[in-house]
Amino acid sequence: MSRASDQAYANIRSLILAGDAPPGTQLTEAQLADICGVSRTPVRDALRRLEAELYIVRSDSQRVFVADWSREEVDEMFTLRGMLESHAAARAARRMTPNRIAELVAANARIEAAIEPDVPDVATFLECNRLFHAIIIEVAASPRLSTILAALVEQPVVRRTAARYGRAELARSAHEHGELIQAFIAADSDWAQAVMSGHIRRAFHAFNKVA
Amino acid sequence: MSRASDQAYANIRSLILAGDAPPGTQLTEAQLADICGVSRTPVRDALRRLEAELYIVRSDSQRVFVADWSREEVDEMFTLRGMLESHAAARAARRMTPNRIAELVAANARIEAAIEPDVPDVATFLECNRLFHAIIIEVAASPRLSTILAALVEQPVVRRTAARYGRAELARSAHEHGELIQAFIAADSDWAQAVMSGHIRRAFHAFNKVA
DNA sequence: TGCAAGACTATTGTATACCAAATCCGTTCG
DNA sequence: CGAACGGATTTGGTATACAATAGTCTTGCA
Repeated sequence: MSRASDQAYANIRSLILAGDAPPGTQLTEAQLADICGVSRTPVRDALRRLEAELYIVRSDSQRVFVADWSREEVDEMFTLRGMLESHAAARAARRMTPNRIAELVAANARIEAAIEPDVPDVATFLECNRLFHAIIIEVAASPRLSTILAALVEQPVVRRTAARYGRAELARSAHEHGELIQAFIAADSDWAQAVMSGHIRRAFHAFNKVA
Repeated sequence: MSRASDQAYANIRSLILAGDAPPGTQLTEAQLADICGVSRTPVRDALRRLEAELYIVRSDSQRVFVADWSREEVDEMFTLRGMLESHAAARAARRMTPNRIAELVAANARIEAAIEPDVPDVATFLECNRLFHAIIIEVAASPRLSTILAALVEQPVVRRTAARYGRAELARSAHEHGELIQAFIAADSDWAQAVMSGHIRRAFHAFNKVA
């Protein structure tokens, strides 16, 4: 994707996530083009992507509205992510290399460093957590899985989840990453799958915790 | 999607599936617009869809090439479809209504009628089979699951699979549908999930059979 | 002759303007 | 009060032009 299209995508997405465009709001291409300072062409590209990721829905007459993520839908998101990402972990366990394991170790070391202080460095946690999971998906070497998971792992959801983790839960998350690494070293796909499954499911409950 | 865009999508897809554009071929928007008799705009829409469904890949400079589906990728496709569609069956089992069950029964009756003659009516089989699975996914009531599965259930793959079914296998497929219906009547999600899982996996082996 | 720099070409991304078709909404009339 | 009509909105599509960039080819130099 290119500049204007990316910019439109990011702008519109943040409009939705910031709540400036609450669920049900109608979005028109012209209006969005105006807001983003680009023409309708890249806006249309951006809307297609947002539609695929279910940020927006289209009426039967193709008009665009901000989607409403119900609690049940978020649940389903985590369920699907758990199924697919634990499958990715199993595949990755069969394809893991020492170099990649070293990268995972490095990423998790940075995570542990980030949660060490009294005030955890959430930005670093998020960045390294994203990297950790991205490496696993990459090693899984399944283009389709990558495509699907990309549309399923919404960073804002991850952020909100991490924001609800206390220090103990952040540490436990890092510990689970450590166990995943052990499973990869052992090349034990069942183990990797099980750990990842629990890892995602626990994130769901953290997300659901009343803030 | 609309007329010109759909037409472009169908045209390009058939180009690829018919082998007129073998894997690795570069496709350009202008050329495709010419072939399809539409302008670049709907072609671009179509290319985005085809990219999401992995029919095409983009180089680092965004140029478009026909993708190559390796045997392993088809395997992974069936695996993912098995996971997700059996999950859909489980959800559907918890949400099934008598009306929807009646629709499933009707669809499967047409399937059984289609495979009865000496020369099975494959077109009807495919249409009713598609409908049967579509009803289940619809009853599962998960927009995300629907979106993902839509990109995963490639009709050409289904067609090729059915083409390799002999009469006995077609009958067995219909029988499995019957068992799914039983599971839905019993509202037994585990049963539905298990049957669907085997149903998809067996399709994979039929697909893989040397023709 | 081999190679590299630069010119040229091809292709995509974007903007803009415009039209057609479908749809929505407000108004008016029965 | 409700329904039908008509204008306003909105999207889908076409056409064209231009910028940016990547790929290709040519040519000149060592």
